[in-house]
Amino acid sequence: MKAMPTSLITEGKIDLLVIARGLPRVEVEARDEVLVLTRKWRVRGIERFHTTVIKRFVNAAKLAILLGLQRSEGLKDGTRVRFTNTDPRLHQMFIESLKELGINDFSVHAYYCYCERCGLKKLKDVIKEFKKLTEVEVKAIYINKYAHKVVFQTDVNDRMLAMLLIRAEELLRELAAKGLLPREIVAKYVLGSLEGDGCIELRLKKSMNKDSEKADGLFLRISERNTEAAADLKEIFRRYFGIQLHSYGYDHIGSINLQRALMMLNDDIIPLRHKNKVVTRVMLAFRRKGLPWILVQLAKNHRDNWFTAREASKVLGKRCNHVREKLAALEKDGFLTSIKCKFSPNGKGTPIRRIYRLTEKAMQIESLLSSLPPNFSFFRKSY
DNA sequence: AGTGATTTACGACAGTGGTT
DNA sequence: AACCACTGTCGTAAATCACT
Repeated sequence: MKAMPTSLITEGKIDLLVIARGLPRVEVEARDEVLVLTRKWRVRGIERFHTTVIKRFVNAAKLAILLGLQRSEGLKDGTRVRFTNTDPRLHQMFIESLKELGINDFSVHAYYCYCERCGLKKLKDVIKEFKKLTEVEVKAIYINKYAHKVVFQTDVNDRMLAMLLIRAEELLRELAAKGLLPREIVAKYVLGSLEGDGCIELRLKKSMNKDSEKADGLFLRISERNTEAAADLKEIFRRYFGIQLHSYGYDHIGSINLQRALMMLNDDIIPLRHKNKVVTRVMLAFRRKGLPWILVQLAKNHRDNWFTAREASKVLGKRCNHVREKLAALEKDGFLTSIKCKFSPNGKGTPIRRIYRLTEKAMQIESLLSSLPPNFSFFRKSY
């Protein structure tokens, strides 16, 4: 299914005028490159105002990430822009996306337990990392006895920007839920929201023999208490990624099968901190000669050439009739295409045979797999 | 998948300073 | 001293962990 073009996105850019125009009590002056937002209010009959200048045409993918982060970790009261998280890399994403809008004034605070067990080195190191990644100074550090990880808050003290982001997020989410946005943009939004409050759990079947541990499911969990947002997110996952989320209170959980996991890796929507779990899942399947292994074998031996079931059977080391079933399943899932053709070099057997070829999708997944580090021990759980 | 425990991140609140 | 916008600080609801 092809993504429908929308007036919101043109050549990968979003015109923020569309969003800014809808803001209550904000005057918008549209120029070629920038938008000048002015909000006026009265203090004892005297008019006062504040002005914010933002870029007008912004990269849709970067905005989508920003809005996903805003959805998950952003303050949503419309008084200012605030992002709270322990991971400096997320702040880096957040800050870089805001810079894309022409915002450069950030105010960052941190919280730390200062307990003896944690010591001061951890604080120093993380602050250093934060500065290195974001190029923003940390203004102050407060004591929070529970903050054994350093918690960072990035603020942009701008009401109008806060309102703009909230409005933009609603709009993007609603359009995505209706399937009106291109897949790659939605993927960025989803990445942003998963980075924040998505959680991926990998369950393994316990076994005596460590080498034969089996995957017992991969689950996606999003926590979202806003009913509308939760409904939209569920719809987005169903529509774009084929994942059915079930709600338990504010938690929305769905299982990710191997194929979906591969597609999600391919779409690059797995949050950084959960990527290794998904890769572990894929590697387990690889070791057990599941789909990833089969794709790699077929690609290694036939690349984008046509092959027969008999040839595949040699490569995969399985009986021909079993392979035929497997190939049919792969074709059904869009990893293979097949055609029937006349084919009787030596006059033996049926002259009409089915030949197969890996699809674009399969080749994409295969190159993804080969880009993963070959050293499997890297993917061992680290605890 | 369900549940209870832990702790983090969200949102509420308090403080500040400018203006009338 | 009342009002307002803006920003710093903190308590706890909710996000995540851990176990079955």
